[in-house]
Amino acid sequence: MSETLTGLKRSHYCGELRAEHIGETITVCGWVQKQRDKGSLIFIDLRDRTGLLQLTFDETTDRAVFEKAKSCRSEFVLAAVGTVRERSSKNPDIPTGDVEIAVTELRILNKAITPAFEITDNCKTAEEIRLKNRYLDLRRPALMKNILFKHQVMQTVRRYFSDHGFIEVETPMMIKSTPEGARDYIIPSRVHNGSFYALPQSPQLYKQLLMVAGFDKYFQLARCFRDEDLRADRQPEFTQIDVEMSFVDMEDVLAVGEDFIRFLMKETMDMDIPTPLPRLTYNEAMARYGSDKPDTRYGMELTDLSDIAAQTEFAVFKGAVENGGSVRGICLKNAAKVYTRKEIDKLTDHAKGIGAKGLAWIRWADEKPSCSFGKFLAEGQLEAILERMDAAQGDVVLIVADKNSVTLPVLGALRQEAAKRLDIIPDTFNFLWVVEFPFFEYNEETQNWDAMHHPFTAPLDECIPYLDNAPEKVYAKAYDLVLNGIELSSGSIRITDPDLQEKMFEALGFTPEQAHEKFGFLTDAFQYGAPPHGGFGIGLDRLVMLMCKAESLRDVVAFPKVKDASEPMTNAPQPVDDAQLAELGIQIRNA
RNA sequence: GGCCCGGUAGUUCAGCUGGUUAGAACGCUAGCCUGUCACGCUAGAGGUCGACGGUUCGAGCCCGUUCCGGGUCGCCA
Repeated sequence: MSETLTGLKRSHYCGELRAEHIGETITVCGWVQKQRDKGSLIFIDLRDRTGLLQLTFDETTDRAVFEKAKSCRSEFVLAAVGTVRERSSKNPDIPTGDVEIAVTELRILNKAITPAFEITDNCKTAEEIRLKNRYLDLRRPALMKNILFKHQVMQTVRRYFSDHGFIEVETPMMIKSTPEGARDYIIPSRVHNGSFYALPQSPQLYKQLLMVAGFDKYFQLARCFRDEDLRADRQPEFTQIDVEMSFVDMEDVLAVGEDFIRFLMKETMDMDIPTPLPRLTYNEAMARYGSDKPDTRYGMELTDLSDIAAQTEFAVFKGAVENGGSVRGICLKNAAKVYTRKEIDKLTDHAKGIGAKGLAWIRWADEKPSCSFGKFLAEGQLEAILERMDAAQGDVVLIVADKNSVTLPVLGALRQEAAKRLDIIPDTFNFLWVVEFPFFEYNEETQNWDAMHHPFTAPLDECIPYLDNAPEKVYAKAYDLVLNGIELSSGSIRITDPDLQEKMFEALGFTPEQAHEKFGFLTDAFQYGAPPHGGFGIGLDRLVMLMCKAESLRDVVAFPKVKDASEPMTNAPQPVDDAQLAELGIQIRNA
């Protein structure tokens, strides 16, 4: 039978008691971490969100309290009243290790059955089992700490933007579906059978309308939803630090973004991030790192070998260059020991898995380098390549020859893979902006130019003349914030000129009717005086994940979804009653 | 959807070339113990080896199918 708390009131959290409290009578509440029964002396480690505290029970003081303590098991919920006293043998491993509580009154507020896994940080239990019992998993100090830290980040976000004149406005969760980009989650309408709301992929259009309305500076910790497959760094619902501001150009927005990052890192981690943040153009990022979200914590940059390769008799190299592609390589310093022939073969498979036709390599382990394409090389060509790659004995050089849309990303992926494997990535926070994104992206399937960003992103002023006839020459006023190889944020200056917007829709292959059907509410609004505006949305969960050095978003989201987008604790999603479906006018087609 | 890896006690794992009654650690239960804090000691309970089918005298182990989980690619304006 559970006891009540009546008459008791918590005076302290477990983790806050120190030597200075010695002599005080206090009341603490929490869960039993561990009960150690020594016969006529019992210790209980009591845990709450702040930490552990040792309770002691002595048979000679109060028999009834002692018997109660004897019956305590892991995860029982207790309230204990007692005196803080110095420990005779201290525990330097925990912050409260100098003191203990001599308990005079104990209440078992609730019992607990044995959990499927122990509530400790070094528990190796499969994540699936922990997620099914997430309320227990969250009791683990490491996870608890992440969620508490995220709270701190969220409060700092609110403080920063509010103090800088930004207004937090909630935008709707039930909106019109605009199925470009990611897939929408849709919600059926009961009142309008056959019609659907969508959950927002971002508050993009609403925040632009807030600019038209004159709010001038807006922010929101916005919940966003995307019905796409999950990854360790991708959840179907996530939170964005969403920001938009009026009467600004790109430099103004970047200045706010980086000042916010500087402030946040200082406040929450006491870390100094120098501003302005480094910038790379998209083309530079691709050429040097093979990625539009480069991890700049280490070197191993891509090197162009096209000119040398074109002179060899190696058909793969010559062909790639002749067809407008390139031959590029990365040099893995001191990697010859780790990357044996067998390991390089594995890398080759990996490269093939992500689109390369193969991988050429030079492994310089012994005095003479061994080269996968040596027989095609004339006198001096191997040396020329090694020199260009800045390779020395002990290194491994990986080379990909193909069109640039293969060469660059494949080497970028191999670079990241090898850096992890060789363990050369330092433990720092490298924030940077990637700017000057191409406006359009050629879609080989549809043979069309697609917008790389959303269709409201403004082109660079000097590129406007190319909109009609040279889409490949158009660059956007778009910018991504990148941290350690992960895209944290993307943002842009928006189009506010109705003529230009019309041109954009046209360039993207929308008829005026289609454009009006989909985005009319926005273009209509823009006819009533839209201020120039732009903004960004920073992925809060990803940012916190990196700040906590967590490996997965699941470690910073209280109740995350798993790979198949289900939620293991509640088993959502689930079928609903026929009656519910009937009301919504929905029939389920059986497969 | 493609590819890769995995599934044995509550948990984490071992299980040899296919061969007697499937083991260990932690956890759990009971008893003992006045300074433990990864407490210690003694005893005990606990298994549809993911499922189905096949090969075999014999399957945790081999084969096929399938289910579940993780990673990755596609996808994610």
